[in-house]
Amino acid sequence: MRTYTPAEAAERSGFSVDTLRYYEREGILAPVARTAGGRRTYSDSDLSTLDFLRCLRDAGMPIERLRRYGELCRDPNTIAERIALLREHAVAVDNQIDQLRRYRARVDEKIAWYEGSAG
Amino acid sequence: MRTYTPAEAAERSGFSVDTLRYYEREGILAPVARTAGGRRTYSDSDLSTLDFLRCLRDAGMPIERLRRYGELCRDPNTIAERIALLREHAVAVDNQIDQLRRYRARVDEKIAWYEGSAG
DNA sequence: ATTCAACCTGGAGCGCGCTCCAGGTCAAGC
DNA sequence: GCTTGACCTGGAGCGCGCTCCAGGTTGAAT
Repeated sequence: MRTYTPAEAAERSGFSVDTLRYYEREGILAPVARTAGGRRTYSDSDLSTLDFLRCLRDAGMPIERLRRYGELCRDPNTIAERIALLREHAVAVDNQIDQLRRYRARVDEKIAWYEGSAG
Repeated sequence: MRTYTPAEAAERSGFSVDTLRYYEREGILAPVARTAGGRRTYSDSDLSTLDFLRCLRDAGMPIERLRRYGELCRDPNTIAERIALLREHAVAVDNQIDQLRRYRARVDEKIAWYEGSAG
């Protein structure tokens, strides 16, 4: 149950300190606890949230959807909506994977063609 | 061996007319033939180039690499370099696919967890 | 007590990849 | 001949997702 400074949170989450502040400002991350002096103290729970947000982000979820997910996570009566949002994103990821495979195949064809015509 | 107006080229390639001009300005696409009056006339060859560029672009190749590929295509003695560039990109696409699969798995886990804890 | 790095805020700036605009030209149809 | 819409150029502007900055505060170490 220890806490983390912004620099530690940045290192562990892979987001920059600036991005952590930005996510909080944007309402993606819930307001983080503070010391008496006003410094942020990230909890283990904040870090695991950030870890999953990073996964969603890197999987191409736009900021706006990320914010929506963050909002839902602050209301305990939204499990169904969260599942729906994640399912939707899973479909988007599947489509992206399929697309990439097709592109990948075309690149291979092109390489083969170059090798045939000049190699 | 017919030619296409900018509007037709845009429709067939899926790029906007503005983007076609932009790609030409940026040296991604070789200078397109013109009518006496200065209007662009895209050839079938331009269109097939655009089609492949679209594939590369949608597969995440940044503009800078796209330009490099475009440049190489204007010099007939660069087949080996083109192959190298495409191979490199193929690896990048493979990595992206792997990453996406991992993210996809985590999203599934999260969904399962939500369903277990609330559904 | 002093230093100094890490932190704070609000707001401006940036890089990418287009996209749009002003002001003018060209050419098909009437 | 005139209209009209697609086209031309150079350059400004935009949306996203951060990233950086100025100017000030905090607090651990010396």
